[in-house]
Amino acid sequence: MNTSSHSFGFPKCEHLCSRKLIEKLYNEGHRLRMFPFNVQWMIVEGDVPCQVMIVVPKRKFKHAVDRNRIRRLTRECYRLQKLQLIETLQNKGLHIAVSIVYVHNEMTPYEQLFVRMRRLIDALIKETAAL
RNA sequence: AGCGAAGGCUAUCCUAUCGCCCGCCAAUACAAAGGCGGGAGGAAAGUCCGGGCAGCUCGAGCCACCAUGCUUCCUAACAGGAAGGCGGAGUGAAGGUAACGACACGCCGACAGCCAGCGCCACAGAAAAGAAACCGCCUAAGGGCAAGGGUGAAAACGCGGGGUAAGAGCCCACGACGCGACCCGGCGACGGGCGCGAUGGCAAGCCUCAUGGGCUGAAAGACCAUGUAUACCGGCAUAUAAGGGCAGGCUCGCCCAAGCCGGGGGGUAGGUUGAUUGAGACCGUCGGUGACGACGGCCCUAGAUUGAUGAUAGGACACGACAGAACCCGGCUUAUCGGCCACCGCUAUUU
RNA sequence: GGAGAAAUGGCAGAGUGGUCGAUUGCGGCGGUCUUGAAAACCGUUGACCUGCGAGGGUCCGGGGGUUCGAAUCCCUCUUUCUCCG
Repeated sequence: MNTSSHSFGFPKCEHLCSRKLIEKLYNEGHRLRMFPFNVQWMIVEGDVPCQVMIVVPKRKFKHAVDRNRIRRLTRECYRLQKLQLIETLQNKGLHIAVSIVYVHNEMTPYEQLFVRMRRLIDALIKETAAL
């Protein structure tokens, strides 16, 4: 599967969908805190360099509209900045699964979220490189 | 035009780039890339009602439990809607010195039954419901009375007259209330008479009456593939009457065992289906006071499954509210920046 | 997506039509005891609005209704919590 031909896309295969994997991720994955996100990640077998899921808890945001908004913004930030992470992983031949949980109590504007996502991805690259 | 009262429709738009889900086309071993088309709401919400659909082996009767509650109609059904009745407050208003007010208009109402039974009615008050008697009134002194007083949310129907020792629906007229195998109008609620009765309130107290209702809930259920317990199925055998099961109980009715033989595939994880064509939308004609119905034409309008509508840049103006489908419909309720349309009442101006 | 429960002074928690703005415990404040403190014992203590004060008014999550009268009964909304893979 060649993802470099559409580097800014975010197709289905890059979503983290397997229930089994998600449960395993929360039991065994590494934790990384980078406000306003909490991240769980682990190395897995697979074809795709990086499978991601984005979570906004119902407890923090009552309305489905708000949850959708945050999820979409977060996904957009990830989609536009993921390239470096994927290249690093491909060079090392690693495959990882990641869950990004939005833990802040308030909405974050897009520009700020974009910068935070930049930092998060840098941190992820650093952590995976350490292995 | 303003104010007031109520109802219906609508829910920012355009361009470019990046990106998501579905369908079709073409292509291919498969996938990806490519082209074209489609992609949230009036409330998608709350889950407050009613259905469809599915499972519980299937069903009947009685009881229990739950719900509804003026009438008729609409509807698949409803606690929804329409029309009507009755009641309420309001506006206008002939008339009237005024109080008031025939009549008209729209608005609001959980609006069956305390003449089936039981229960409750604090404090105050003599007394709070088969009447009794504190002050009081009358008396032939045994007793009789409930008009007047004050209390209270409420005091045994109101008011006037007769009547009496004093009084009282005790009697009478008018009126309020209740009842009716009665008469007239209406399908009916009810209205108008006639006759009879003798009365507090509360059923969002228990309850009575009438009507309806099994329970569970798409996390229901069906199928495929991988391949081990033993579910399940069929046949034979045992047993024939106890026991167990069948949707809260009972009765009826129905079903059932351990053994042998054969078939068969559970859990777990994954996929497909259920799943979007439907009590469907729009247009027209006809029927109906209306909700709505009938007929004809025409259209296909989200379908995800860790869960698709977003981001950036620029522009327009009325500067954009509440808010996001998850099996599907019909309602109700709640949230909502605005815009448009029709209707009623009053006030003022112009023609 | 579905099912259920609860909301009462600062906290916990009774009260299920009437003398209830509300019992009790914890807490707070004051006192006794002590060199001082703790414990114990005694007393006191809801919030908001208004008033110089005495006092008055409102409040049992919000709103509406039934009733003479509602924390309690009914409807509706809000919030919180629990359960079902």
